[in-house]
Amino acid sequence: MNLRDLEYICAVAKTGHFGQAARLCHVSQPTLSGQIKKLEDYLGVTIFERARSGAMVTEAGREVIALAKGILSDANQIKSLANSYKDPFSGKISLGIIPTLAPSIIPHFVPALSKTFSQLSVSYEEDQTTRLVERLIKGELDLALLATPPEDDSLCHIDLFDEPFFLAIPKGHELEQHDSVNLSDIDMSELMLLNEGHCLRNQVLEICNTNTAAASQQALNASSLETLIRLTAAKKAMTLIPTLALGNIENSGLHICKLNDSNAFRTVNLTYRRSLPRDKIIKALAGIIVTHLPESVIPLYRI
Amino acid sequence: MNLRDLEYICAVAKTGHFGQAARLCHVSQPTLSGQIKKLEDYLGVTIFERARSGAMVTEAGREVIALAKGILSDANQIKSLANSYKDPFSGKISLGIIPTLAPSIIPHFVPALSKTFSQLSVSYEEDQTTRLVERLIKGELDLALLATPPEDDSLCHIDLFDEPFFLAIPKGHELEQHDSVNLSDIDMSELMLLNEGHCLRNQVLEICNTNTAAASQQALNASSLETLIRLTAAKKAMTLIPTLALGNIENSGLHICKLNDSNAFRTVNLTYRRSLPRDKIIKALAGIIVTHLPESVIPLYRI
DNA sequence: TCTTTCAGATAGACTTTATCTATTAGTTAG
DNA sequence: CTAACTAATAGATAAAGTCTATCTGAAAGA
Repeated sequence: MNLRDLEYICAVAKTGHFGQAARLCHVSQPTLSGQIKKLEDYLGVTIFERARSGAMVTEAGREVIALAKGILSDANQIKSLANSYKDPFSGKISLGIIPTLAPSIIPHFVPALSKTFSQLSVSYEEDQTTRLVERLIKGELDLALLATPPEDDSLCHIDLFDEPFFLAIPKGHELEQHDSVNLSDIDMSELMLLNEGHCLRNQVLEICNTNTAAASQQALNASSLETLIRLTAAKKAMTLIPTLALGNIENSGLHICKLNDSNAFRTVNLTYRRSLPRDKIIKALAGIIVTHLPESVIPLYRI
Repeated sequence: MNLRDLEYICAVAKTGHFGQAARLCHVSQPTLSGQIKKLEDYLGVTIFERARSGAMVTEAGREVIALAKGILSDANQIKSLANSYKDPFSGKISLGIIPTLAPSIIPHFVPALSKTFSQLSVSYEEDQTTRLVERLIKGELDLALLATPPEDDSLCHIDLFDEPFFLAIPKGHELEQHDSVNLSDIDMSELMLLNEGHCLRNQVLEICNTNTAAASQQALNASSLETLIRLTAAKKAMTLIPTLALGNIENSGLHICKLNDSNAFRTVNLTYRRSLPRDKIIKALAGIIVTHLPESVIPLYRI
């Protein structure tokens, strides 16, 4: 059985005439007759009663044709469905973002993204790097904004921008006088960190060239950047804040210091499965993100 | 697009693996890969994301496969539907019967027919010969029990049985004394007829070798055999009754006389389109009818 | 680092199927 | 009885689908 054969029998049912049906299907009459005969042999039933006045649909044929029409309609739906997906900037795509970046980066690029690709439905998932990577590999996610280059070979990434860290200190702290602060000036025991699992924690530890042991042993681990800021202010401690999150500092009672260290930044990238067949959308998304960021970050991706 | 291609993509969706899917479809892996690639090219969308770990269904692929499953299920339904029709004694068939025969013949063969072919759904249509013939030709009916051989070349018939006519006369009529009556003994002006359109009317006129003018000029035309009998009794007239309808005479106040004429019968046949592709069922039906008739008719069809 | 293994893609030969033109058979209409 | 029409048949041709063998590229093991 074949979709074309179903078209043939529907055409004959419509015209009641093998020759006209053949013209309708753009084939010769023997072709159509032969194929219908073959279909009838395959099914073991006579679909048309051939008479001089034309073809009449048999009882069995009536039911076969009713089903055939449904099948052809569904087949057309597949084609038109595919057409709607042909536009690479349509359909659904899922984007994971790490928690220390999500709230601060979303306002910048999401309005532009929605506007540019109105046919694209993006779902956003906030989770920690390891979980996002797992879900990317599984295929549960298509893309992710991470601050650590993925190690899995099935994944690849585009570096989007460098995001410098700033030092947040309690207002009135002696370091407040400095234009910029050296890392060596910081008392590691006063440093607040996010709890384990956040890549920001490891990045900060690395930048400060220290380890958890040397850093605050107090129960000062915060589970979100927002909490970290509040906790830091309350405890009169200090912490490192990525550029895009600086907006959260206002009215927190913390003062922002520039860091006098060329390594005090993290690189945000767009990670995706190497096999993801939507390279156009990946590049377009990278472009939209970097062109809608404030000048305080250092763009790495050129359109 | 092709039903086989849809099977291929459904198999890959199920196994997540081109090779396994190929085994499932009993084809080689290159065949399956190639056909899927062609389908993807035709549709213009990527259905599977090929990765080392296997094949993942894309967003577009998800919807395509959902439709494909429906199509394949419908296609299977066509096949099983056809299988149920392969039994020539299943499905639907329509049988027209002339009004002067329908009520008297139906009780004889219908119970046996239903019992023998329980999978066959027969619809019965009572109408006059000309209408039945029209509907046979149009394909609205499949078969008909007629008492006149069809003249249309697209129709053919099987003679089933000869049905003798009897004379019905008022009780106490002088002819009641006779064992059998000669046609010449009948006063044509006393003869009651069915109204125009009934073949029985013409048959009676022919047997009696007369015409409407010679027969009763009174408004004595009845529209059904039952009415004819009641009217004949009430008017103290007489009429010819076909054998199978004799049961209606009881309690009507009429007396039945045998006719002493070798031409006083009508031949009942099974008429159908020459092109009707159900010869087995036609012969079976003819056989069932003749074997379930009373001995008072003369069977013509031998199984 | 090199080999092995695995999944899928590619190439070329081969087979099957579909299609065409030309013709035939059988009806219907004039 | 012929002309016109419809569907079936025959044989050649074109277009698929399929196979085996091979290749590529990535991942796992030694």
